[in-house]
Amino acid sequence: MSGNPRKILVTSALPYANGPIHIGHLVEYIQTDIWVRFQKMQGHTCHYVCADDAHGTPIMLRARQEGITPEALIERVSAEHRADFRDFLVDFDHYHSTHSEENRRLAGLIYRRLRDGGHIHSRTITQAYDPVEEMFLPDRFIKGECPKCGAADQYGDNCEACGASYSPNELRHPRSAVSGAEPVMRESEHYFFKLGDFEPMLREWTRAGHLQPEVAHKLDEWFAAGLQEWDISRDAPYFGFEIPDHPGKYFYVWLDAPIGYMASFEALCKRTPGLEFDDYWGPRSTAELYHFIGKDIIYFHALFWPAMLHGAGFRTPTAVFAHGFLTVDGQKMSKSRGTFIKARTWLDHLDAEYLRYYFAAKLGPGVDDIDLNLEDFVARVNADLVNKVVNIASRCAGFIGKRFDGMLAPALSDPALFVDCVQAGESIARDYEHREYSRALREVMALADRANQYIDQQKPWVLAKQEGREAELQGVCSLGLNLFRLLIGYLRPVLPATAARAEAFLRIPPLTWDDLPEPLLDHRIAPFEPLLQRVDGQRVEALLAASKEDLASAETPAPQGWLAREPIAEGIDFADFSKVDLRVARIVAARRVEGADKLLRLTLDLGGETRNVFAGIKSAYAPEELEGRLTVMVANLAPRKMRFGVSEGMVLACGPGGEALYLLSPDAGAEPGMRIR
RNA sequence: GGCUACGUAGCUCAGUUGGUCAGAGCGCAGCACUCAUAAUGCUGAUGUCGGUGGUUCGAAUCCACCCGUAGCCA
Repeated sequence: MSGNPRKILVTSALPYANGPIHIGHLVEYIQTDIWVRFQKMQGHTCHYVCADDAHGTPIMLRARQEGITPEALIERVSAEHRADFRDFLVDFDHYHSTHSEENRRLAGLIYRRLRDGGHIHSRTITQAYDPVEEMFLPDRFIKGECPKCGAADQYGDNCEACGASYSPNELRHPRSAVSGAEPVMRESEHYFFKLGDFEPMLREWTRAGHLQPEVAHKLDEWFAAGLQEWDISRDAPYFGFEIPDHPGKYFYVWLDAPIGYMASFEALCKRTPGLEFDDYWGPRSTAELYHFIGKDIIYFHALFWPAMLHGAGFRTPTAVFAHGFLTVDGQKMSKSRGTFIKARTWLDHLDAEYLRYYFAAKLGPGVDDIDLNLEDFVARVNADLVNKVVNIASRCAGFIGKRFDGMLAPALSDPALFVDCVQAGESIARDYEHREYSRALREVMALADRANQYIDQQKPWVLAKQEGREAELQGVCSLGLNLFRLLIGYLRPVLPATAARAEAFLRIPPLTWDDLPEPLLDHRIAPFEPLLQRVDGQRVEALLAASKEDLASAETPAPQGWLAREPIAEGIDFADFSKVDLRVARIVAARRVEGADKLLRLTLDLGGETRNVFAGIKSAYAPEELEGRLTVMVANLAPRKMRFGVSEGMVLACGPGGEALYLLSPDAGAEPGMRIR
């Protein structure tokens, strides 16, 4: 029995809106969804909210790369995410976006309250800046050689070759991953959240049973190191919310991401009569609040988040539940092995419930990683679900249908066995509550074994051949089906679709935990139809193959960088090309032009003929550094009259402009006047 | 590199506070059954519990170091 109904709000971490959901993400959503479905089955009031995490530099850059607005990008990705979750039976009560009015308001409100409480201060920091893109660069967007091992093409925070971690300014030959330009260091004023103000509160909170023990240990280490202030601002250009009192400064994506939990719930309140935001988030809330997260984001949820909430006058979470990561066949998910499996690719080949069951069979309350062992997966799902559980219904239903017109017996033929299995529900419920899913499912499978043993002992197929034993036959099979009903009830949080099919077969309304002790007697059931197909190992092979194909299609060079900004022009034939007469030219003189911001006047020697050319390269070159060098010009361009004189040709350069302009040069040996072809 | 975890039969995992804790499921071998999506039941074999030391009457269980794996280092 479930006692007094609880009021519970549950969240999963917000997926980032720049890519698809993959099976690694699904560990968390499936874990959370099972817990929520269990709570609802217990009769509690439980709301499950989530949202897309839609802000930040990567989204801004990705949108630009695709040539669309960030809003269009996050809209598209959100639709994909929702479809993936729906088809994996992850049943959010509301799915929102951090790029929403609710979130803008709440982020501003929390910021102002923290600021007014004296918990925000500003100071100037020095940060890498991309002079071409005119933007500050996050560490991940600076690449260069590792200062420890010299490996090329490493990110600004750590080296994937040797594992060293360092700061971006230690990187050798640093380059912006956005433009390729060399970053320069530039100052900017940033805003900081003074986490240290909350140390006493956090020390108490983290030790008050809100966290798993191993997580609390980890926090002790962070306390020992001292709590540092947290940089919560970013400079324009940035896709996010502008800080209310500081134009041109934006909230760092990690500030408004967890506030997205509140925003999503507020949106749910707006469309749910009687549901009050403050009942769940107000400082005197008696509701329970749980966050399911991955172990990589513990820092944000166990320190920043409770401190922010507390400092802004909201309640703190009841608990934060961290889980581990997913490996496939014992290794990190790998695109080349085909184990980087997207949610959609899985659904194209296999049933969502197979994965829900397998994850549940492996999940415990701790932060250990779990492994999807594909061979084990096939064996486990088939053995447990088809051979054990569904088999019980399958082997009993035939007799009930054919011999008794679908009617179940009026009494239980072995009440003690039934009661045993009902009582096992208590510890199964306890296990679900404590996120001991693997333990719960072991218990359920042990009950399934007992049901199959019972049927074997009673031998209904023998009774069926004997005159006058019809009542016994009906009793045995009816008990078998009642045990099956219990098992389906216990599995319902994990397998909602199979449970729905089983409920249709038994002709009963959706099972609740409180329904379970009451057996189904004198009741007519529907004809049996297969409730769940076995997993076919070949489908798994096909899934892996398709995941490799995903990679291939992802690698076909989607236009990036410069090509995305300016696609290659329409094709021309050689005759067209031949019309352009390109010649090597020596810059014999370069002069600034009075009254022109961008122009230099170049005198070009073509080896016997000189030309006067105006070039818009003043922002990138000083005249004296040009004199004497060779370059390339269009020699047969029609002369053009300009304000400052006639330009008799054009020199060739590339780059977006400003300081980023690059004049072409021929290799050594070229002489003025040579034609380029 | 520092820290937090993890490392138990071929595979996936249980083993609350040190003393029937060397286990379960799958797989494997044999037997039985044939109602059931070739499903089920019974019996059996398999492990110096990552390695090396140590504490203890006694350690998978505690301590130290080492090896391997994952994550974090804001």
